[in-house]
Amino acid sequence: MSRTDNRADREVVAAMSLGVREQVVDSSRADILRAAATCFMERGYASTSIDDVARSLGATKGRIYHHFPSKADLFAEVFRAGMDMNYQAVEPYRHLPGPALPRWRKMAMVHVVQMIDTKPFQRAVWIGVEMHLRGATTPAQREVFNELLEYRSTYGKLFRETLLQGREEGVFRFDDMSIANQLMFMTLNSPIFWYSPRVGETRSDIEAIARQVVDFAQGGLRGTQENPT
Amino acid sequence: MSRTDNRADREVVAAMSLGVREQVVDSSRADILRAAATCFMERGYASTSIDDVARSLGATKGRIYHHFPSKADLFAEVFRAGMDMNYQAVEPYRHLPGPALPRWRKMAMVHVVQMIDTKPFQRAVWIGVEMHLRGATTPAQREVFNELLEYRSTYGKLFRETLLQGREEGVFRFDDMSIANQLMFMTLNSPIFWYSPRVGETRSDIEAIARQVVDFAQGGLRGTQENPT
DNA sequence: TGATGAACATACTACCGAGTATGTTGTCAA
DNA sequence: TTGACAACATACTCGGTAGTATGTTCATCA
Repeated sequence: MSRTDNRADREVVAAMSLGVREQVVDSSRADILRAAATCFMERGYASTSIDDVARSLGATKGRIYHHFPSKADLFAEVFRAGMDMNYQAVEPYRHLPGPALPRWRKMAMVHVVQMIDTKPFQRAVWIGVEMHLRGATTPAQREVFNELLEYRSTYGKLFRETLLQGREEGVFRFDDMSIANQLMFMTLNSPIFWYSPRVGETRSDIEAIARQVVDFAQGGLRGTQENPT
Repeated sequence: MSRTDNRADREVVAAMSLGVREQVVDSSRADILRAAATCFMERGYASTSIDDVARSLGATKGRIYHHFPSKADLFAEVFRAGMDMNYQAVEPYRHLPGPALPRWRKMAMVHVVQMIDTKPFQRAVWIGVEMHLRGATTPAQREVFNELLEYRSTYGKLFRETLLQGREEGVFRFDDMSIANQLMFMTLNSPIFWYSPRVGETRSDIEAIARQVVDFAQGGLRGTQENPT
């Protein structure tokens, strides 16, 4: 209930003039977060040592512990940063007026592109959710985690509403809303596992990949026309 | 290149009469594998200690190390057991004659039900694939892992052929075969993450869940009818 | 029936990694 | 210019864990 309170807000305005000193500090913090995200992605949470993160920065533990009180807190900040990116990416489109399908497609596209562009952070988010589901982390850190999971849950609701509207409009068909939601996010998130950049890859190449993912999800949400077997 | 050579074959015939002594031994081994799979599922590979596995059996390290030379080998055996289960489940249907769609649906259904029934082992397989992709494990264990990944690749080909046939027959439409394959397996495997048994759940309840997953995958493989946006 | 070995348990070592305590350097403000 | 503090680096502690070395028990077989 403190210390991490308004971190997100500060990051948002980080680019605004805050004096050179603060900018340097936040730049160093951001560097650590990026390095940590990459390490967590490559080795997982438990197998990533603080020394690993420091080494990938050409630094030592001292630098990390100067900015973050513990490994769990560092991880939590990476998690939060990843969620912030997602939220800011889809937020502009959540209130697009009109039918559900085009809005859903826009949100889904932005989401998938975000998975590709910020893969290390999104993998960390995934790891964090997995850890929470199996009840890792101490009771103390549990509190921080619960807030982050709530954050994620809120993000999920952005899609949930559009899913429901889409079902009413007949573009989506599914029995269990919960399962459909799981399957949809599983599909949209999957690039964090199998995507890796190709040499000479352009922006439209990435969008083509994202489009195929979104098409798959859309087809999945519509389900089979008639039910064989 | 020894000691684990014909383990799989032996497990297959484990139920046959091999003398009481051998049955007891393999039973103890199987108990360890089950316990290990559950532990790996609950805490991941790195965070699972041999003592954890032993404790969940009401035993000590001695028992584990008597049957498995190392933690990595124990994990590899869990991996192999999971893949064995999958292969034996879908193998009877891979050569079903006729059009691709019904065969694909049967294979997919069996696969999904298998994910639900043997979730701990399948999570271990997932963890193993993740570990391999980021290059964990020592060069020595790498050899064993490569064989297991080859095994998994072979399993994937069972579906690949049917996917191609389905595309030719017009029931599936996708640009990139590799991506379609990833998305399909991502969907079919996803219950290992979000499924958890409900009280009083019947066999047909599980099949209803599996059907919804297969429907989603089928719709995804067919893609959108016309491509909006 | 005594010896042998499988199937464990117990006790120990060696190392790694999170966290801490304490230096060191550069910068800014008075 | 000097003192204070931020931003690190260095050097340590200490708990946990993989792996090992050594008992112990019980069944089987010669």
